[in-house]
Amino acid sequence: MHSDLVATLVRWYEEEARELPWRRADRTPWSVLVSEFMLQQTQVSRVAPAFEEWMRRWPTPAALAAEPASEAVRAWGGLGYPRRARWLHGAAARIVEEHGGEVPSDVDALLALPGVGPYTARAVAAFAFGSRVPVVDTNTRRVIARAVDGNGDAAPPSTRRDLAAMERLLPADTRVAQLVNAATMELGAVVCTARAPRCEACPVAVHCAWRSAGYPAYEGPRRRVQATFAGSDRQVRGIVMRELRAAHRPVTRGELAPAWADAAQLERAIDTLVADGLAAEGAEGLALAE
DNA sequence: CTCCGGATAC
DNA sequence: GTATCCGGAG
Repeated sequence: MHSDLVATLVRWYEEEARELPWRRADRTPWSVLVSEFMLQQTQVSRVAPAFEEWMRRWPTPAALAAEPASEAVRAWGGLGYPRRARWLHGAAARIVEEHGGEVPSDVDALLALPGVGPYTARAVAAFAFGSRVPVVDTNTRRVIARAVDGNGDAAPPSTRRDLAAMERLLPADTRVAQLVNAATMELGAVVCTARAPRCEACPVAVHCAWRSAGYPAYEGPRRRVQATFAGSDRQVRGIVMRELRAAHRPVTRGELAPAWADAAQLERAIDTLVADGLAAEGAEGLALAE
């Protein structure tokens, strides 16, 4: 159906793919899992250094599981969404307990791990184990919407529909299917970007349905926009977490007060961090939860 | 009562 | 991206 598009895309990927730490030949299922956790909602440039450091310190699930979760959260640094660090630690523990220390290759087994959802489970199955399963992230969605369907790309995501769409693009050959998944994401990340697509440099421009249709704008239900970060509870939580990581001793709420002017919002942020199991409050104050 | 798709919140 | 909540669907 779209064999020319797909073949061209794969050829481009094999020539032009970025050299990223988690794509090296020495990668393991564990390193793939770690990178995918870090890449959830976080840009490549920010993940790379943290990934290297993490793998140096915890080269296996067992190594991570042997340490308290608080160490994982501390090492997570400023990557954001720190609950991912706890999930990754929890996943490592489960891998040790239930899978003999080996990352499972089965999508369903992966889905059972904390912090592993539809995207990550399939990404690990495909990129770590070479399974022929569709992998769909936001980049894939955009590329398919444009190049295949000829639409602008403000449509709300639909996991069911997008997985089916990707499935249809995958060739029978397992190895090539893996490349198609990776290449589609890569194109969306570096060429077919959301705001300013570089169509003049696109390797599959001649096969692009969006281009041949004259780049029509998307008409239909608009996707909701993400809340601004500045001043948000998310920002305040991030500030509190930074303080707790830096302090290797319990910190009182009073000591945290200077970190944020709005006292009520600060209290709320602290409360939610405790509720989320990221921070723990004892008699001496707050600390990273173990 | 399980299975979505939508809406949030991080 | 993932988890969680929630109302409608089967």
